[in-house]
Amino acid sequence: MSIVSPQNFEFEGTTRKRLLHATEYLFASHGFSGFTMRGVAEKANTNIASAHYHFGSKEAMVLEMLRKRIEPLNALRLMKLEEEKTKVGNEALPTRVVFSALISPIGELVSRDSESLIMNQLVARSFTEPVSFIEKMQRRFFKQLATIFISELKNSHPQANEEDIHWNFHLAISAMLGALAQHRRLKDFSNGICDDKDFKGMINRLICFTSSGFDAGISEFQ
Amino acid sequence: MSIVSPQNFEFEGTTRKRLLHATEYLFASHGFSGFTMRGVAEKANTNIASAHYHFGSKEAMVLEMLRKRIEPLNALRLMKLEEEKTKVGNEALPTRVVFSALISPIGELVSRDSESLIMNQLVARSFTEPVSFIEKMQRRFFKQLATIFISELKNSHPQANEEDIHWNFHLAISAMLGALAQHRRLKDFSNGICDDKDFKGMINRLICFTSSGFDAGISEFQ
DNA sequence: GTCTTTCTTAAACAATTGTTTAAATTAACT
DNA sequence: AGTTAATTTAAACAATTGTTTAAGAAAGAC
Repeated sequence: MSIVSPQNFEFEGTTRKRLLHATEYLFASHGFSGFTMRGVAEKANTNIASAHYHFGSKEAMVLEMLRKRIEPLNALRLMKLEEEKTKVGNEALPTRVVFSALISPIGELVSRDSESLIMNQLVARSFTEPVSFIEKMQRRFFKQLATIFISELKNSHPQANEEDIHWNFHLAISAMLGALAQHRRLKDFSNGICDDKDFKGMINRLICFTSSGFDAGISEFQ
Repeated sequence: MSIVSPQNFEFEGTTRKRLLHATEYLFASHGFSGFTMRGVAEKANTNIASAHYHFGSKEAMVLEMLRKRIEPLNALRLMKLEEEKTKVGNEALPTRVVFSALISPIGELVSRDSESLIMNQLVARSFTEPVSFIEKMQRRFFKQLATIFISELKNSHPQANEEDIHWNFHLAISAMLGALAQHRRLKDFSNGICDDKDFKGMINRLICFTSSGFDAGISEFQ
């Protein structure tokens, strides 16, 4: 169960679902301009024209696929955050709890549906895509979420200046996305010592790494 | 001076240099399959065929461009590390010093030659490229460097287990590359409060963030 | 049954891709 | 000067790209 494994099996379900499924895998491993409509159609066991029939264009197909994956993840993140906030009442949340609400839902969705493994590489990759509409779309999808989490971090660090908060949040997000997108490097550089398939471990380590790095960056520049 | 700004000016020097220069900008902002030989030729103010005359293929041209940028950076990193090691003699290096040797050369090359700004986004992007030869090439370029730095971190943390070292080194690299590649997000999410052009600041924050995150990850799992 | 809508398919479209050819130009050297 | 090598260029190459067309099949409604 690698995060992105070569898919030799056939996708199931309606043509539309098979197309979205195939889009997911190909986009995640090749990027927007690195995969072709013909490749998607072949993997989904259907025709090129049917992809255009169902989605209109390559762009629209990718956007729809991203939307379906990202929306539930962000909803879970916000739910987690609200849960933690009601737990502590008026108190501020510890940094670690905020980042846990942001990161742990990734692992939870994966244990519910192992196919969402691919999503992480997918989201991470789309953050490095240059295609302008994807950038815009990501701002639409993530900016609101980021604003909420950043304001929560401001609550947790009332004495910190805003610039530090934003900078270190940025570094934390970079670590998260980078770790998800480049998991293969772990195996390569560790000569097989580390198991890049250990998803739970990665999530826990990420939460520890980002919250500690964040706090250090805040206190250091005060 | 944005890390990747749209290039309206003309490149200078020999045709070969102009081509490499143009390749740099286009690869950094569009990725391997996202830019075209015609686009490179136009930006370099020459013909498509001359690009093939000088380099043979698109692949070879990108590889040559990467090599020219990465080799001096890695040399500077190793020099810095050796400097610090001779300073302390037989003592182990603090985590922060190790990461400083890894990260600060990026900033130093930029202040020497502002054009190497682009390189960071370039290296970061090539880490998410799926093209197989690029993956191989990066292993060739970075694996040796990584091994050296990892063994230095082992010296600094003799009681830590190897798995933790590798995992947290991986997360640190992810943060570094992600921050370099996705600097635009900082400006977007901070509503312009943070200056993504503040390169020195980014380097310093990165060193602090990664070394703190690394140490936390090591001690936590002991 | 017939009609209508939904879906699938093969074929073609125009545009673009990396690459090659062969002729023209420039530079270097004797 | 003349000869050779190095470089540039326009044009064409075959392959591939996203997209469209138009005909056909499948399914459901009446």
